[in-house]
Amino acid sequence: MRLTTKGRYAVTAMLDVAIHHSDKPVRIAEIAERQGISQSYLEQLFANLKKNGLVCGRRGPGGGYQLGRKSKLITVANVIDAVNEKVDATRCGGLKNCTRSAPCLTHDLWEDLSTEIRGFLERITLESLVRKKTLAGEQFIDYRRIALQKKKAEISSGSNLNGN
Amino acid sequence: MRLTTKGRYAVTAMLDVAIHHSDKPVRIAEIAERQGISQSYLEQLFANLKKNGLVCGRRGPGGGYQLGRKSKLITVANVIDAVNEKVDATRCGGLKNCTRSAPCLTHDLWEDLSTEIRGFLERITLESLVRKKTLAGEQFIDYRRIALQKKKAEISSGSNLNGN
DNA sequence: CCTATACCTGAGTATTTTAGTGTGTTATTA
DNA sequence: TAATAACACACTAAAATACTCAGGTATAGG
Repeated sequence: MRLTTKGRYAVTAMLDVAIHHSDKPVRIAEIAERQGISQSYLEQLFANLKKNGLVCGRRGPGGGYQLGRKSKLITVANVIDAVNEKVDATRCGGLKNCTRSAPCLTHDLWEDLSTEIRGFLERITLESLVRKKTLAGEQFIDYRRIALQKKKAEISSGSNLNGN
Repeated sequence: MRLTTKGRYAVTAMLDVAIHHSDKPVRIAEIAERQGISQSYLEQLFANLKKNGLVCGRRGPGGGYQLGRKSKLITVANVIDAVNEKVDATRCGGLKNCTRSAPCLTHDLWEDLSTEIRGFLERITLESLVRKKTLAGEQFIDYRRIALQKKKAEISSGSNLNGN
């Protein structure tokens, strides 16, 4: 799970589509102008987003992009994964470097942390982000409370990872 | 807040120092061997970590690095910031690109998300990560539960765990 | 049917970041 | 004083980022 400017571009673009949803699809040219991102670069990003089913494109005049599914079902993690694609993450595929004295203790720690971060970003949906702002009155609506409620349910079962 | 392999190296190295804490400082050569990272590269990372007061170095034989303050007071966000240093984050410093039609709505959304992620990583300390593993019996001790407990207090909605 | 539209594809490129090597210098301890 | 290990700086290869350019393809409207 990498969190770079590339991912930010993708999330920003997806938010733009989510916000300007109507009967008409959103054109890439619009997004490029509104967000100040190169059009061709956006096209590359959307190619990956489409490959992952996060958007669907409609060609020809009046065409553009629409969300591939409900914004409620699109997480920030989904978007970031779509544009980063293929992060082998571990560097040691279970066997390599980890033959040293301590059998990769800190590596496991990082893995756990990484899992936490991922889980966090999986709980944040486009919908929750958009809703937070469009209901301008309350400043923090918010999805943390919602995530917490969900967590409460999960926790009894005890989320854990395997050891190694 | 970028989350790259560089940050992972830094966190990994800091964890290594935190784990192998004793009267003697931890040598960079040790860390390099245990974690399979280039020694000179680690030296560069530690230069930044030191600049931010996260570690302090001791020269000469028997020297090495120690944590600059208690592991309880060192967050993952601290470490990542130290090695990434100077991420202007916004790209538009409040004035630039954002002169377009919508005054940077999605930008604000990303900012909020970014703040959330940062807050999340600020709640995870080296101590919590190390404790989780050294108490090897229970597999997930864990800081999520602790964070949740804290959250519950904030929200002031007492309820308890339910099955899943 | 034609044409403008807007998605789609792929190749190429400049800049930045990552990850590392290499050569020293300085402080400290034994 | 000699070994040690931090510290400092210059340099490099490879990768990722952030584009540009040059086309191709499906589609709606005239």
